[in-house]
Amino acid sequence: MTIRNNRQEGRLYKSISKFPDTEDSGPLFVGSLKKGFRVLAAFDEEHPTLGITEIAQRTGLDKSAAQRFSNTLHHLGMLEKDPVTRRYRPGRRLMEFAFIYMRHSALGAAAMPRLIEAGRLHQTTVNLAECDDLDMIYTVRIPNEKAAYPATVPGRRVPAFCTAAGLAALSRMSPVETADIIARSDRIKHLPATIIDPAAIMKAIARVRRDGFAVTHGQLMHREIAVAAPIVNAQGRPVGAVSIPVYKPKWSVGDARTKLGPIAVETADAISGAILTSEPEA
Amino acid sequence: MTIRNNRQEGRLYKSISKFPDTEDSGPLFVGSLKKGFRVLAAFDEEHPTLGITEIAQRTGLDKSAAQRFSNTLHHLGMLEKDPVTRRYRPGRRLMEFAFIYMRHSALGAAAMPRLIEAGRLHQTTVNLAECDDLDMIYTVRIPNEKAAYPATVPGRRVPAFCTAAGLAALSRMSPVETADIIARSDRIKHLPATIIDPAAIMKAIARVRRDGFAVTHGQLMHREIAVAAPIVNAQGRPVGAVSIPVYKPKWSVGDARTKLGPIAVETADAISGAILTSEPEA
DNA sequence: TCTATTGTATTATTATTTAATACAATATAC
DNA sequence: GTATATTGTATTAAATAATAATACAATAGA
Repeated sequence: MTIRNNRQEGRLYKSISKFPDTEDSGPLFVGSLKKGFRVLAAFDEEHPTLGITEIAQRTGLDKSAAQRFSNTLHHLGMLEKDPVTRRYRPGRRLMEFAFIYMRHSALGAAAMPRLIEAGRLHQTTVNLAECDDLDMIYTVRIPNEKAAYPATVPGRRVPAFCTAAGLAALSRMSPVETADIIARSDRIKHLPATIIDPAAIMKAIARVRRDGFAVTHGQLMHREIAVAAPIVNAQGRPVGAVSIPVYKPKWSVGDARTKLGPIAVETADAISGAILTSEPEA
Repeated sequence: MTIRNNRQEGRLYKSISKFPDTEDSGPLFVGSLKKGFRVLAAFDEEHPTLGITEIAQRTGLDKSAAQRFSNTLHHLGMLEKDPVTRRYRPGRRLMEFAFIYMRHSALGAAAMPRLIEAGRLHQTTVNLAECDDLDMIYTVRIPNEKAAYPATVPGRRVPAFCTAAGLAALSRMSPVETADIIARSDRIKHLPATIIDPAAIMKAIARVRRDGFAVTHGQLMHREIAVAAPIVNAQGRPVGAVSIPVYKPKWSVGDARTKLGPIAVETADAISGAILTSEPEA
């Protein structure tokens, strides 16, 4: 009876990388900050609410630390606390961080009106995904038809190697860089259709390079067909992608390719052109 | 030539409250966490990028602390650092926090399809705003026409007392609670049309209570007319509002009232009904 | 070229975080 | 309905980790 109706996405994908050991040491690294973020990251797909003990378990902190960080985040408004169950859940204030990022995003500002227009004309959902090393992060989503709720929420992080947006971006990198990203990716077979063989991925990317856009289906979500085209900066480096997701059986892969491919390319190219004139960001 | 074209919003409104002194003390409060957030909050409307020295000034931290926290946030991916200018700017990873919050939001899940539908039918932008004490936070935005870029970005925090969404929510609280929120609000006259007199605000709210929806114009943004209707939980308490913004001269206040009022109410009521069946969240 | 400003690195000192433990309150089992 | 286990809360001494001062380097401006 809850809203957790998004199991169709297949094997769950952790929303936040676990803040890997990025120079945890050094006199100029504040460990407490990282621990605080770890607590927030503990609230993932399967854990909408957590108690102190669970937070301790999931973060690796001991009970005392879990207690102090949860309490602090609660006082700061980042976690809400159910007064009766004493369990924590993510707080509204977390939304403000997204605003801090997006407010001055040259890419977001360039993309927004073009995504809106594309979505309005063709009555499809249109997304902006930004490159972040091995992943793509959806930063703008313009939903125009009903979809699984989580697919409509911005901030989602997905692996580049098995998404249309990611393949689109990878197609504009040098072969060595592409191969490097694929090699370093944690290539989990999220669904039966997920391609995890490096050679097969490289082959798929070769086609993306020819076509100008990427098409995937059923790699990360059941029944989903995604079409995406790369956005590049002034130096020709990919910074993101325009992604258009549609669903079977309403759409076929062939229809998506012929009808949505050109739209994705046109929109992405317009955005690429627009960010040339704004200040460099990525 | 940058994206900072949102000056039409009038006097700028700080996106993040400065993390007021909420029990800074106590053995179970981790001060470092708060300081880290303060650094992030330093990146506001007027400060898309900051150097160490400026961060120190704006946060009240000394240079050493500013250095350590900025460095830490950089390593965690929350801040990006220009290798040539050495200045910091908000990082993509901040988007993930929004996802952590929205992913399991019962309100978001209930609102999303209805907002999409309303926007699609009437070709207007439709927003979900959630109550947060004195403020409203836009958590879902379904843009359907071009608007000032920042107005299309989720996560924005606006004062309740001078926004349609806020007045809609206030209209469903008890008079004492409404008065209390107005009294505690920092009633800045953002624009000439902003109503800051408590009695006048109460009067406006009385009308909202009669009409079932709120209409404001030019209170926070020039030329903006906003229509909003309250969303209430099972206990009848307001938890948010559906807000539809349109702009003069394309729209008149009268047209907005007669055409958009019923849509806002219908959508908000549908959402209120939907969250009755899901687990309590607010 | 000189000077001022800003970013970086290093250190002893100190305070804050820590981890252990005891207590209280809530669930669960019997 | 009582007993038991589990989970959340509060309090401490001990020690780590954050601090603030300072010196150095690098950039920007005069």
